[in-house]
Amino acid sequence: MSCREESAATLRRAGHRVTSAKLLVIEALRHAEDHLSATAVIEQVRRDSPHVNESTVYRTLGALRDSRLISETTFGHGEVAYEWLGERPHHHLVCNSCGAVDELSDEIVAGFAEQLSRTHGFVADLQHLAVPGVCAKCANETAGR
Amino acid sequence: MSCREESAATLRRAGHRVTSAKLLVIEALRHAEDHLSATAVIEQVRRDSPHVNESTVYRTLGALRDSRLISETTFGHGEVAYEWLGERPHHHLVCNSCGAVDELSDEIVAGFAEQLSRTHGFVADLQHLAVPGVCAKCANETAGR
DNA sequence: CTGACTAATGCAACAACTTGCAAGAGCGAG
DNA sequence: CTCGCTCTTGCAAGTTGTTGCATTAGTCAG
Ligand SMILES: [Mn+2]
Ligand SMILES: [Mn+2]
Ligand SMILES: [Zn+2]
Ligand SMILES: [Zn+2]
Repeated sequence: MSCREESAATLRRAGHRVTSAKLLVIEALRHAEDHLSATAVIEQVRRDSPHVNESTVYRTLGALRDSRLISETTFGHGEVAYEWLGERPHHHLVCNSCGAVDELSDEIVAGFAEQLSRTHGFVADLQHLAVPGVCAKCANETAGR
Repeated sequence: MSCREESAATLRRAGHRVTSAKLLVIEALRHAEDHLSATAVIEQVRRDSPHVNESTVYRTLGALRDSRLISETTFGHGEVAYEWLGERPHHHLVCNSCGAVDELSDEIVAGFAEQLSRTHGFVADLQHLAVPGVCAKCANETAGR
Protein backbone atom coordinates (compact mmCIF):
# COMPACT_ATOMS: atom_id res chain seq x y z
CA MET A 1 0.00 0.00 0.00
CA SER A 2 1.43 3.34 -1.05
CA CYS A 3 1.95 6.13 1.40
CA ARG A 4 -0.98 7.99 -0.05
CA GLU A 5 -3.26 4.98 0.12
CA GLU A 6 -2.30 4.50 3.76
CA SER A 7 -3.21 8.10 4.48
CA ALA A 8 -6.55 7.67 2.73
CA ALA A 9 -7.30 4.52 4.73
CA THR A 10 -6.34 6.29 7.94
CA LEU A 11 -8.68 9.15 7.09
CA ARG A 12 -11.57 6.79 6.37
CA ARG A 13 -10.96 4.82 9.55
CA ALA A 14 -11.22 8.08 11.50
CA GLY A 15 -14.53 8.90 9.84
CA HIS A 16 -13.32 11.59 7.47
CA ARG A 17 -14.08 11.93 3.81
CA VAL A 18 -11.02 11.51 1.66
CA THR A 19 -10.37 14.88 0.05
CA SER A 20 -7.27 16.15 -1.66
CA ALA A 21 -6.85 18.93 0.89
CA LYS A 22 -6.85 16.48 3.79
CA LEU A 23 -4.49 14.12 1.99
CA LEU A 24 -2.08 16.96 1.31
CA VAL A 25 -2.09 18.05 4.95
CA ILE A 26 -1.53 14.51 6.21
CA GLU A 27 1.23 13.85 3.70
CA ALA A 28 2.97 17.09 4.62
CA LEU A 29 3.08 16.07 8.27
CA ARG A 30 4.03 12.44 7.64
CA HIS A 31 6.91 13.32 5.36
CA ALA A 32 8.20 16.15 7.52
CA GLU A 33 8.88 13.76 10.41
CA ASP A 34 9.16 16.84 12.56
CA HIS A 35 7.05 19.54 14.17
CA LEU A 36 5.54 21.91 11.62
CA SER A 37 3.75 25.19 12.14
CA ALA A 38 0.37 25.71 10.49
CA THR A 39 2.06 28.26 8.26
CA ALA A 40 4.64 25.69 7.16
CA VAL A 41 1.89 23.16 6.42
CA ILE A 42 0.02 25.74 4.33
CA GLU A 43 3.21 26.48 2.42
CA GLN A 44 3.87 22.78 1.76
CA VAL A 45 0.27 22.07 0.73
CA ARG A 46 0.38 24.96 -1.70
CA ARG A 47 3.44 23.64 -3.45
CA ASP A 48 1.11 20.94 -4.82
CA SER A 49 -2.19 22.81 -4.88
CA PRO A 50 -1.80 26.59 -4.73
CA HIS A 51 -5.56 27.15 -4.58
CA VAL A 52 -6.15 25.47 -1.20
CA ASN A 53 -7.46 28.03 1.27
CA GLU A 54 -5.69 28.78 4.56
CA SER A 55 -8.79 28.26 6.61
CA THR A 56 -9.21 24.80 5.14
CA VAL A 57 -5.78 23.86 6.38
CA TYR A 58 -6.49 25.30 9.84
CA ARG A 59 -9.77 23.40 9.98
CA THR A 60 -8.13 20.21 8.78
CA LEU A 61 -5.40 20.45 11.39
CA GLY A 62 -8.07 20.87 14.05
CA ALA A 63 -10.01 17.88 12.76
CA LEU A 64 -6.94 15.64 12.61
CA ARG A 65 -6.05 16.70 16.14
CA ASP A 66 -9.56 15.86 17.35
CA SER A 67 -9.22 12.45 15.69
CA ARG A 68 -5.90 12.01 17.49
CA LEU A 69 -3.97 11.53 14.29
CA ILE A 70 -1.68 14.48 14.97
CA SER A 71 -0.50 16.37 18.04
CA GLU A 72 -0.96 20.09 18.56
CA THR A 73 1.56 21.64 20.91
CA THR A 74 2.52 25.07 22.17
CA PHE A 75 6.23 25.32 22.80
CA GLY A 76 6.93 28.49 24.76
CA HIS A 77 7.84 30.55 21.72
CA GLY A 78 6.56 30.90 18.18
CA GLU A 79 3.56 29.30 16.54
CA VAL A 80 1.62 26.22 17.52
CA ALA A 81 3.38 23.05 16.31
CA TYR A 82 1.76 20.03 14.67
CA GLU A 83 3.27 16.57 14.35
CA TRP A 84 2.18 13.26 12.91
CA LEU A 85 1.58 10.83 15.76
CA GLY A 86 3.50 7.74 14.75
CA GLU A 87 4.58 4.56 16.55
CA ARG A 88 5.15 5.31 20.20
CA PRO A 89 4.27 8.41 22.19
CA HIS A 90 6.89 10.94 23.20
CA HIS A 91 7.14 14.34 24.85
CA HIS A 92 9.60 17.24 24.98
CA LEU A 93 11.78 19.15 27.40
CA VAL A 94 12.01 22.78 26.29
CA CYS A 95 14.86 24.92 27.63
CA ASN A 96 13.89 28.50 28.35
CA SER A 97 17.53 29.49 28.37
CA CYS A 98 19.07 28.08 25.18
CA GLY A 99 15.88 27.09 23.37
CA ALA A 100 16.85 23.40 23.05
CA VAL A 101 13.94 21.01 22.49
CA ASP A 102 14.89 17.54 23.71
CA GLU A 103 12.82 14.40 23.49
CA LEU A 104 11.35 12.75 26.56
CA SER A 105 10.06 9.18 26.44
CA ASP A 106 6.59 8.44 27.76
CA GLU A 107 7.67 6.54 30.89
CA ILE A 108 7.88 9.37 33.40
CA VAL A 109 4.88 11.18 31.96
CA ALA A 110 2.85 7.97 32.10
CA GLY A 111 3.86 7.61 35.74
CA PHE A 112 2.63 11.13 36.41
CA ALA A 113 -0.69 10.31 34.72
CA GLU A 114 -0.89 7.13 36.79
CA GLN A 115 -0.53 9.19 39.99
CA LEU A 116 -3.33 11.51 38.93
CA SER A 117 -5.57 8.55 38.24
CA ARG A 118 -4.87 6.95 41.62
CA THR A 119 -5.21 10.08 43.71
CA HIS A 120 -7.89 12.03 41.82
CA GLY A 121 -9.60 9.50 39.56
CA PHE A 122 -8.64 11.84 36.73
CA VAL A 123 -7.75 10.18 33.42
CA ALA A 124 -5.07 12.49 32.06
CA ASP A 125 -4.70 12.77 28.30
CA LEU A 126 -1.07 13.68 27.75
CA GLN A 127 -0.22 12.80 24.19
CA HIS A 128 2.62 15.17 23.48
CA LEU A 129 3.59 17.30 26.43
CA ALA A 130 6.02 20.24 26.25
CA VAL A 131 7.69 20.73 29.63
CA PRO A 132 9.33 24.16 29.99
CA GLY A 133 12.37 24.63 32.21
CA VAL A 134 16.15 24.75 32.09
CA CYS A 135 18.15 21.97 30.43
CA ALA A 136 21.01 20.18 32.18
CA LYS A 137 23.66 22.06 30.21
CA CYS A 138 22.29 25.51 30.99
CA ALA A 139 21.63 24.58 34.64
CA ASN A 140 25.29 23.57 35.08
CA GLU A 141 26.61 26.73 33.46
CA THR A 142 24.47 28.85 35.76
CA ALA A 143 25.51 26.87 38.83
CA GLY A 144 29.24 26.98 38.06
CA ARG A 145 29.24 30.72 37.33
CA MET B 1 0.01 49.24 53.41
CA SER B 2 -2.91 49.58 51.05
CA CYS B 3 -3.56 47.11 48.29
CA ARG B 4 -2.39 49.61 45.73
CA GLU B 5 0.80 50.38 47.65
CA GLU B 6 1.54 46.69 47.89
CA SER B 7 1.14 46.37 44.13
CA ALA B 8 3.47 49.32 43.58
CA ALA B 9 6.08 47.81 45.89
CA THR B 10 5.76 44.47 44.10
CA LEU B 11 6.29 46.17 40.76
CA ARG B 12 9.37 48.02 41.99
CA ARG B 13 10.83 44.87 43.52
CA ALA B 14 10.47 43.17 40.14
CA GLY B 15 12.31 46.02 38.43
CA HIS B 16 9.33 47.67 36.77
CA ARG B 17 8.49 51.32 36.73
CA VAL B 18 5.29 52.06 38.59
CA THR B 19 2.82 53.25 35.98
CA SER B 20 -0.92 53.57 36.22
CA ALA B 21 -1.44 51.04 33.43
CA LYS B 22 0.60 48.41 35.22
CA LEU B 23 -1.10 49.12 38.53
CA LEU B 24 -4.52 48.75 36.92
CA VAL B 25 -3.57 45.42 35.36
CA ILE B 26 -2.17 44.07 38.61
CA GLU B 27 -5.16 45.25 40.62
CA ALA B 28 -7.56 43.69 38.13
CA LEU B 29 -5.90 40.31 38.55
CA ARG B 30 -5.46 40.54 42.31
CA HIS B 31 -9.08 41.45 42.91
CA ALA B 32 -10.49 38.92 40.47
CA GLU B 33 -9.04 36.01 42.48
CA ASP B 34 -9.68 33.93 39.41
CA HIS B 35 -8.39 33.28 35.92
CA LEU B 36 -9.01 36.21 33.57
CA SER B 37 -8.63 36.43 29.81
CA ALA B 38 -6.63 39.30 28.37
CA THR B 39 -9.90 40.65 27.00
CA ALA B 40 -11.44 40.63 30.46
CA VAL B 41 -8.41 42.43 31.88
CA ILE B 42 -8.65 45.08 29.17
CA GLU B 43 -12.33 45.54 29.96
CA GLN B 44 -11.65 45.89 33.69
CA VAL B 45 -8.74 48.30 33.19
CA ARG B 46 -10.89 50.47 30.95
CA ARG B 47 -13.58 50.83 33.56
CA ASP B 48 -11.06 53.04 35.37
CA SER B 49 -9.07 54.43 32.46
CA PRO B 50 -10.82 54.12 29.12
CA HIS B 51 -7.82 55.52 27.24
CA VAL B 52 -5.41 52.65 28.03
CA ASN B 53 -4.44 50.89 24.82
CA GLU B 54 -5.00 47.18 24.27
CA SER B 55 -1.41 46.54 23.26
CA THR B 56 -0.23 48.07 26.52
CA VAL B 57 -2.28 45.54 28.45
CA TYR B 58 -0.97 42.67 26.33
CA ARG B 59 2.59 43.88 26.84
CA THR B 60 2.05 44.34 30.56
CA LEU B 61 0.63 40.84 30.93
CA GLY B 62 3.69 39.48 29.15
CA ALA B 63 6.03 41.48 31.37
CA LEU B 64 4.30 40.40 34.59
CA ARG B 65 4.45 36.79 33.40
CA ASP B 66 8.17 37.11 32.70
CA SER B 67 8.62 38.51 36.21
CA ARG B 68 6.70 35.52 37.54
CA LEU B 69 4.07 37.68 39.19
CA ILE B 70 1.24 36.12 37.22
CA SER B 71 0.64 32.82 35.44
CA GLU B 72 -0.27 32.51 31.77
CA THR B 73 -2.11 29.32 30.92
CA THR B 74 -3.81 27.76 27.94
CA PHE B 75 -6.80 25.69 28.98
CA GLY B 76 -7.88 23.59 26.02
CA HIS B 77 -10.61 25.99 24.93
CA GLY B 78 -11.01 29.75 24.69
CA GLU B 79 -8.48 32.46 25.30
CA VAL B 80 -5.25 32.36 27.27
CA ALA B 81 -5.91 32.77 31.01
CA TYR B 82 -3.97 34.96 33.43
CA GLU B 83 -3.98 34.68 37.21
CA TRP B 84 -2.28 36.46 40.08
CA LEU B 85 0.25 34.10 41.64
CA GLY B 86 -0.49 34.30 45.35
CA GLU B 87 0.57 32.25 48.36
CA ARG B 88 1.18 28.67 47.32
CA PRO B 89 1.40 27.19 43.86
CA HIS B 90 -1.43 25.19 42.33
CA HIS B 91 -2.39 23.54 39.07
CA HIS B 92 -5.56 22.42 37.29
CA LEU B 93 -7.25 19.30 35.98
CA VAL B 94 -9.33 20.20 32.92
CA CYS B 95 -12.09 17.82 31.81
CA ASN B 96 -12.44 17.53 28.04
CA SER B 97 -15.87 16.05 28.48
CA CYS B 98 -17.77 18.36 30.86
CA GLY B 99 -15.38 21.29 30.87
CA ALA B 100 -14.83 21.22 34.64
CA VAL B 101 -11.65 22.92 35.85
CA ASP B 102 -10.58 21.44 39.18
CA GLU B 103 -7.69 22.50 41.32
CA LEU B 104 -4.63 20.30 41.81
CA SER B 105 -2.15 20.95 44.62
CA ASP B 106 1.54 21.15 43.80
CA GLU B 107 2.57 17.85 45.44
CA ILE B 108 2.18 15.46 42.52
CA VAL B 109 3.42 17.98 39.99
CA ALA B 110 6.48 18.71 42.14
CA GLY B 111 7.13 14.96 42.28
CA PHE B 112 6.98 14.83 38.49
CA ALA B 113 9.45 17.72 38.26
CA GLU B 114 11.68 15.94 40.77
CA GLN B 115 11.74 12.85 38.54
CA LEU B 116 12.74 14.93 35.53
CA SER B 117 15.55 16.49 37.52
CA ARG B 118 16.88 13.11 38.70
CA THR B 119 16.67 11.32 35.37
CA HIS B 120 17.43 14.11 32.89
CA GLY B 121 19.04 16.88 34.93
CA PHE B 122 16.23 19.08 33.60
CA VAL B 123 14.92 21.75 35.98
CA ALA B 124 11.24 21.89 35.08
CA ASP B 125 9.43 25.18 35.54
CA LEU B 126 5.82 24.20 36.16
CA GLN B 127 4.13 27.13 37.83
CA HIS B 128 0.53 26.62 36.84
CA LEU B 129 -0.02 23.50 34.79
CA ALA B 130 -3.30 22.66 33.02
CA VAL B 131 -3.64 18.90 32.66
CA PRO B 132 -6.25 17.87 30.08
CA GLY B 133 -8.18 14.63 30.42
CA VAL B 134 -11.43 13.21 31.74
CA CYS B 135 -12.60 13.95 35.28
CA ALA B 136 -13.61 11.21 37.71
CA LYS B 137 -17.31 11.92 37.29
CA CYS B 138 -17.27 11.74 33.49
CA ALA B 139 -14.99 8.68 33.53
CA ASN B 140 -17.46 6.82 35.76
CA GLU B 141 -20.45 7.75 33.61
CA THR B 142 -18.66 6.48 30.52
CA ALA B 143 -17.60 3.25 32.23
CA GLY B 144 -21.06 2.49 33.63
CA ARG B 145 -22.81 3.12 30.35
C1' DC C 1 -24.88 4.56 -12.08
C1' DT C 2 -27.87 8.09 -9.91
C1' DG C 3 -29.50 10.97 -6.49
C1' DA C 4 -29.63 12.80 -1.99
C1' DC C 5 -27.60 13.68 2.30
C1' DT C 6 -24.15 15.95 4.65
C1' DA C 7 -19.22 16.86 5.29
C1' DA C 8 -15.77 19.86 3.38
C1' DT C 9 -14.32 24.05 1.14
C1' DG C 10 -13.69 29.01 -0.33
C1' DC C 11 -14.42 33.43 0.85
C1' DA C 12 -14.69 37.35 3.62
C1' DA C 13 -15.15 39.28 7.95
C1' DC C 14 -13.70 38.92 12.50
C1' DA C 15 -11.01 38.01 16.83
C1' DA C 16 -6.80 37.58 19.37
C1' DC C 17 -2.62 38.81 19.65
C1' DT C 18 2.26 41.06 18.08
C1' DT C 19 5.57 44.48 16.54
C1' DG C 20 8.13 48.88 14.87
C1' DC C 21 8.38 53.39 15.72
C1' DA C 22 8.01 57.90 17.63
C1' DA C 23 6.32 60.42 21.59
C1' DG C 24 5.72 60.48 26.63
C1' DA C 25 6.80 59.61 31.43
C1' DG C 26 9.38 57.20 35.67
C1' DC C 27 13.26 57.54 38.33
C1' DG C 28 17.90 58.30 39.86
C1' DA C 29 22.03 61.38 39.65
C1' DG C 30 23.52 65.67 40.64
C1' DC D 1 14.12 70.56 41.63
C1' DT D 2 15.99 69.62 37.07
C1' DC D 3 17.99 66.84 33.58
C1' DG D 4 18.53 62.96 30.96
C1' DC D 5 18.51 58.11 30.38
C1' DT D 6 15.69 54.49 29.31
C1' DC D 7 11.47 52.11 30.07
C1' DT D 8 6.72 52.52 28.75
C1' DT D 9 2.89 53.77 25.96
C1' DG D 10 -0.21 54.81 21.89
C1' DC D 11 -0.94 54.09 17.39
C1' DA D 12 -1.24 51.63 13.23
C1' DA D 13 -0.11 47.84 10.59
C1' DG D 14 0.82 43.01 10.47
C1' DT D 15 0.25 37.90 11.86
C1' DT D 16 -2.07 33.99 13.33
C1' DG D 17 -6.10 31.68 13.89
C1' DT D 18 -11.56 31.40 13.86
C1' DT D 19 -16.33 31.57 12.13
C1' DG D 20 -20.87 32.14 9.30
C1' DC D 21 -22.62 31.29 5.06
C1' DA D 22 -23.34 29.80 0.45
C1' DT D 23 -21.42 26.38 -2.77
C1' DT D 24 -19.05 22.11 -3.94
C1' DA D 25 -18.16 17.45 -3.72
C1' DG D 26 -17.51 12.66 -1.15
C1' DT D 27 -20.21 8.71 0.14
C1' DC D 28 -23.66 5.42 0.31
C1' DA D 29 -28.43 3.57 -0.28
C1' DG D 30 -31.07 1.89 -3.83
MN1 LIG E 1 7.29 15.78 19.15
MN1 LIG F 1 -5.25 28.68 38.69
ZN1 LIG G 1 19.44 25.03 27.66
ZN1 LIG H 1 -15.97 15.95 33.40
